[in-house]
Amino acid sequence: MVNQQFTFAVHILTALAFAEETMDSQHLAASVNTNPVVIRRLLLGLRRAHLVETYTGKHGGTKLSKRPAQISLLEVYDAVQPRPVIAINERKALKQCRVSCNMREIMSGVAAGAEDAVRQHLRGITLQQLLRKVRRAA
Amino acid sequence: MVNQQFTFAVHILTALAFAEETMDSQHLAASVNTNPVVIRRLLLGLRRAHLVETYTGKHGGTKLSKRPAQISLLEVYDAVQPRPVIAINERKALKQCRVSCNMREIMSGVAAGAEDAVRQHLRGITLQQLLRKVRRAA
DNA sequence: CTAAGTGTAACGAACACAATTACAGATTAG
DNA sequence: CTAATCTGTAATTGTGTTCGTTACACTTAG
Repeated sequence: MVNQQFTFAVHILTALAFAEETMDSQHLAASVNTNPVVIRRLLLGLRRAHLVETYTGKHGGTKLSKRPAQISLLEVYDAVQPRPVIAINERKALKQCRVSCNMREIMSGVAAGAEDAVRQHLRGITLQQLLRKVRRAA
Repeated sequence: MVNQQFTFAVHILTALAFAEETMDSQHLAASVNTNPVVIRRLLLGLRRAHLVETYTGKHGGTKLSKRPAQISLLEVYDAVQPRPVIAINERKALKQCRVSCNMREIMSGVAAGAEDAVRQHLRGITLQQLLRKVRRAA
């Protein structure tokens, strides 16, 4: 199974931006087509990152805590803490092999660069831009 | 468990570049610290991508089919066909929700951009560069 | 008080990945 | 020719990840 948390999180935030009012996890779950608990688990991370505010009790729910133009997808990415883009081999090296002994550090550099490339890309996209696409669409 | 095929593949190719002669899956497996069959499965993809040549029979094994300077990590990445960097939500949308109906296309764009960013990064790294790092190291 | 929310733990099912076993086929040495 | 040593590949298993689901305590509005 592929990790869809980032996609789910972006969907949630876009829905909140579009609604312009608080939504409960039931409705958010319907939009994403998943379970309310899955939504609430994601909201935990988004709340920690100060992207949303949640309210308990009757008429509770969630709303954005910043304007869509102030939220970049990089913040969302960091909030959900996805697995690294490139996984490095963590097992121990074969001592008598020079390649084996150096691969971990070498691949760490490659992986860090890849991670950075993704982050730079996401940094340039705001929730506002996605919202506009929804509004422009049919 | 994280998909390490790309890392394994880079390791294999670096080892072959370093050895400058054919190696069998037994030795490659020892360097990566895994099973020979895992190596042979990966070699299948690398062979399809014309990065290595394999020989069956006694004294068989694998060697690079290009010079290290001619092999970029992007070719390796494509050869192993890893999962996409960002997984999009494939389940069907909620018809009465405009956000839900447009998220798939919107996220496809975001995911494609992220994928492209990673590919650009990998395109700039050659096996020769990694090989030099191994040689420079202690 | 009651209804309608969230927060969170616990468990299960489906899936992905790697490890492993097994064996057929290819090639070389003798 | 035969034995030894490789690869190619299918099948199975073990383990971890992810998501879905149920359950229930807690919170708040009315």
